[in-house]
Amino acid sequence: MTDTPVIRLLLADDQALVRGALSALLGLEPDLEVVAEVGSGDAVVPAVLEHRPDVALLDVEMPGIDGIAATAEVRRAAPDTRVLIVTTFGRPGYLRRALQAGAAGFVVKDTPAAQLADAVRRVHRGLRVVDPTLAADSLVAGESPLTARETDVLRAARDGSSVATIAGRLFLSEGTVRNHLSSAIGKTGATNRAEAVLTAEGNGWL
Amino acid sequence: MTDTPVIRLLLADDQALVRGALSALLGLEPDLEVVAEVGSGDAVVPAVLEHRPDVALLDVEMPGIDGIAATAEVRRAAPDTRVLIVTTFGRPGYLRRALQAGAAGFVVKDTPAAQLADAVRRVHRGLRVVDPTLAADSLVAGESPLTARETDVLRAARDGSSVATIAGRLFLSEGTVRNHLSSAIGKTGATNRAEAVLTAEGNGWL
DNA sequence: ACCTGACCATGACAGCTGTCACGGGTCGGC
DNA sequence: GCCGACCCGTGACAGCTGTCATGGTCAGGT
Repeated sequence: MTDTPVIRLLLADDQALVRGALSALLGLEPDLEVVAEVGSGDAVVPAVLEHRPDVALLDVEMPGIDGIAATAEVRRAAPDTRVLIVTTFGRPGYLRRALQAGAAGFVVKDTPAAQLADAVRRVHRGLRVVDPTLAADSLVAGESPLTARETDVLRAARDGSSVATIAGRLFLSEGTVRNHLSSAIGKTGATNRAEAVLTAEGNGWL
Repeated sequence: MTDTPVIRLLLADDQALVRGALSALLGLEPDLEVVAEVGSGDAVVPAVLEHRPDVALLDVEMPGIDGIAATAEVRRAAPDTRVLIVTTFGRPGYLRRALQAGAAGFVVKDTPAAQLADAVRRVHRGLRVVDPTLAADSLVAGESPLTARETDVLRAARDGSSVATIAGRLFLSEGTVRNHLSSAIGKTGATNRAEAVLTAEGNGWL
């Protein structure tokens, strides 16, 4: 640990405008330097290996692999790089899964802009940064009660497909699909397939 | 044209981080100056009246009134202020409705960051700025084929409510709701209520 | 006056959906 | 080994959904 005063950053966000804007915002801080920007989850690990940033700021929703899977890969490929998730949706399941994947921090995009640089510095110092209200939500919402198969079926039902279509896509019997759906509906407290999809999505279970 | 060299801007976006980041990005340009930032649609017009910006950058999705309705109000309250829509979702219906409401430009958030300042300058000079690929989509998608009532019913069906619930909420008979839904399903080319909701939302018809 | 289109409603009907009961299979833990 | 949790399947059934036919009102255009 010598006196390297500059924290090197990587930005990953699919919206180029937001990416550039965040870069401009963080570039105003004298102790921060953006060394790489990528627009997809697949490009995160190669960029990390090439530029060796101190902190990687990842969005969750991205083309390719999502930010949570990218977090796990970054942890494995470059353990010295700390990951800070910066996302639009403060879904409880996202926070939980991100932390389990090894993220050091989790910030929602409607936090004040001045706070972001501070979050980056805390993460770099080895501290955890978590939105407090979101952490509470995460506790009450808990882990996903859905089994792997129920998640698959519910995910396939997101686009409004019929039972027959889902069954064909997942190579299952229609009755099985109906059973999984029924179980998922019960577990989510919904009365409906569409409702179940919405609450599961809202909790970050899909 | 050697008049006022500085273009005064207003930023409206519900995500504070994005707002601040855009402010930082645009603040780097010597001929641009952000004079106001707001986080809700309701706050747009008062801020415009107070600060009299040359260009207002509005997001579509915001708490309070949305960016399109805000556009119309800005045009009415301060005709000298030009409006540039900056949004996440490039939905064809958004573009059409924004232009009809009097917006001078429409930019999607995954355009390159360097292009935004240019778009602001073009809008300020009185030019129209529209994403070309989006404009093509807007032409093929066309205006919403849904009647007012069909839109109401479909909007009430977004959260997965049953026919009975929708009927109660809209003070209609269940049969009427089913008819409107059926008509909307036919017009959207869907086979399903959920599918109809998705395609209608994707086209910006809700 | 006529027609068109949007709106509301009723009733009927096939088909899809959600639920339940039941059976069989695998796998890991006690 | 037994048990539980998960997975897959079948069959049956009530209830909801989507469609259609029919009929009425009302505004706008010809």
